[in-house]
Amino acid sequence: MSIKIFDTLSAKMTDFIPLKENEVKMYVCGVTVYDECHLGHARAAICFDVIRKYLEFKGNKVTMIVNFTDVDDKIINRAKLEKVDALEISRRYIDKYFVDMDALKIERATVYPKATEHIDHIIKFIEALIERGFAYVVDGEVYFEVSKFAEYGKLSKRNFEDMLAGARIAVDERLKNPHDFCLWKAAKPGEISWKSPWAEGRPGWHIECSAMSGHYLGDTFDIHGGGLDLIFPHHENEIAQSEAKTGKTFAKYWLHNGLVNINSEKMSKSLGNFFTISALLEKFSPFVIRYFILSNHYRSPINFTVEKIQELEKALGSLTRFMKRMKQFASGVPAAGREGVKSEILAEADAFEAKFNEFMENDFNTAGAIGSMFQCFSVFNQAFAGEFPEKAKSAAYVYGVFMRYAELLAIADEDFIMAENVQQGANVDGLADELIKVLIKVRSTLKGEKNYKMADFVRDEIKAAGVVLEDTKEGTKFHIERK
RNA sequence: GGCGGCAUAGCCAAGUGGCUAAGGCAGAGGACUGCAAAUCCUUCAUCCUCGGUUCAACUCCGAGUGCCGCCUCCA
Repeated sequence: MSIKIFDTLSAKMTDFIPLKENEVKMYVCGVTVYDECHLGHARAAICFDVIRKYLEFKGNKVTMIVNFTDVDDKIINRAKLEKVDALEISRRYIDKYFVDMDALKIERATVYPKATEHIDHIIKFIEALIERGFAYVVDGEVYFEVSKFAEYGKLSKRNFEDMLAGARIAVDERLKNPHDFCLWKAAKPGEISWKSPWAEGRPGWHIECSAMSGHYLGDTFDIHGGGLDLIFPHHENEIAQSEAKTGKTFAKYWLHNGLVNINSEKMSKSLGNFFTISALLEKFSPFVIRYFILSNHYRSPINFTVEKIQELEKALGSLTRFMKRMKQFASGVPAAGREGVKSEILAEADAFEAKFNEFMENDFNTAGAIGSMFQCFSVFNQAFAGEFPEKAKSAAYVYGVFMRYAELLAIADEDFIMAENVQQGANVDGLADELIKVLIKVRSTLKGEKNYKMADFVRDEIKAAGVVLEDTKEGTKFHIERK
């Protein structure tokens, strides 16, 4: 079965056919490293991480390039503010980027190129554009002449002639067209800069992605991705630059993930309503964060609220508990092949896999795919209710199948599944732990004496303090309730 | 003003021209329990409005209403 994807450029659902069979080259816009990454960056990273993993799962060799824009106005401003070197700022946030993304179980891209390490390529690229008549020099700066590229606006579906009035664009009198954009920017005194055939300066935003994608993936590659907000102007300009230079199609498919809202408001720094990844990781498991992101279709807007993610935390818990149960039923039987697995269970597992893949093949519908996991585990819960000869092998098989997909989406791993208390975010220090155990002992004694009134009193009182008791076959357990 | 998107149960969220409209949370009932909790089982919608196309639409088209995004830096 082939994969269908929604391509922003054609605005249609299309069959995904890579340029070279079983090989996929993709470029995803990373971040401008002037600050910590937030939930929006996490969403883009998670979405494309899953897309990449699924393409690999389907037997493709994937080359994935994720760039760092490590020189630009915001970085320079931040450097001025802190009175440090611009590259120190970008280095700091690149390091932080990897800390955050590793924590979120993002598989590393093939290469993470940096703009500052490709200045030569960028300059050559700009020279080629000037030679071909697509760019012009003004006061040592270079601009791309939008009107020379006939297809300008094809990605964002804009008609720039009608928009020429451009009420909200501050018109720079030096430009031939208000929409012309900067390829090379002259440095002000003291700013980080590189030598060039024009003024000393730095690349404009957009050009680094054209130069680096071409360098690593060639003139034409399969997938170009990024957030919806990059369609205009960033990706529009990338197309203009690259196609003007090469005369070839830039990227075959354009994929864009939807944005994140917080409490139904756009997440933005000016509103102050953004969550950094590290702040979220303090309260939630990375698996829960991924589950939250993946439980919406990647192109839809997604609204973040604490209540919602807590709800999903519970839901994910029931999935992991199911998997834990399977693991326990398997009781050490290695997940061998299909042999010795009860036929009805095998059929059910096959049906699940087919459904899961059907969703994923349809524009990476992770929400539907996850839904199929839940639908299916309920069926398995019933199938495994009684005892039957093939139980252990069957459970091992089912566990293996679920684990394959849980790992594909990275919404759980074995440690997470087998953990005692799936609920996290509240650690109990040694003394509190001991005291709770004393209270449990007291209550057990009371229960032994059938003094249920006092036993319940103990339970209710410590529950009020946030400690919830559960009587199980293995004795009384407790967990801490999140406040 | 220009362009684009969305509107499915109390909430969140998939989906399809015609089979029972996934799944989660909450709610209800049941099993289990000394009682709980946890767990398991069962149950809970006709798809914003009005037209049109069609043998058949929630799904396609048009209009309307309501949200939202982009058009300036942004994943």
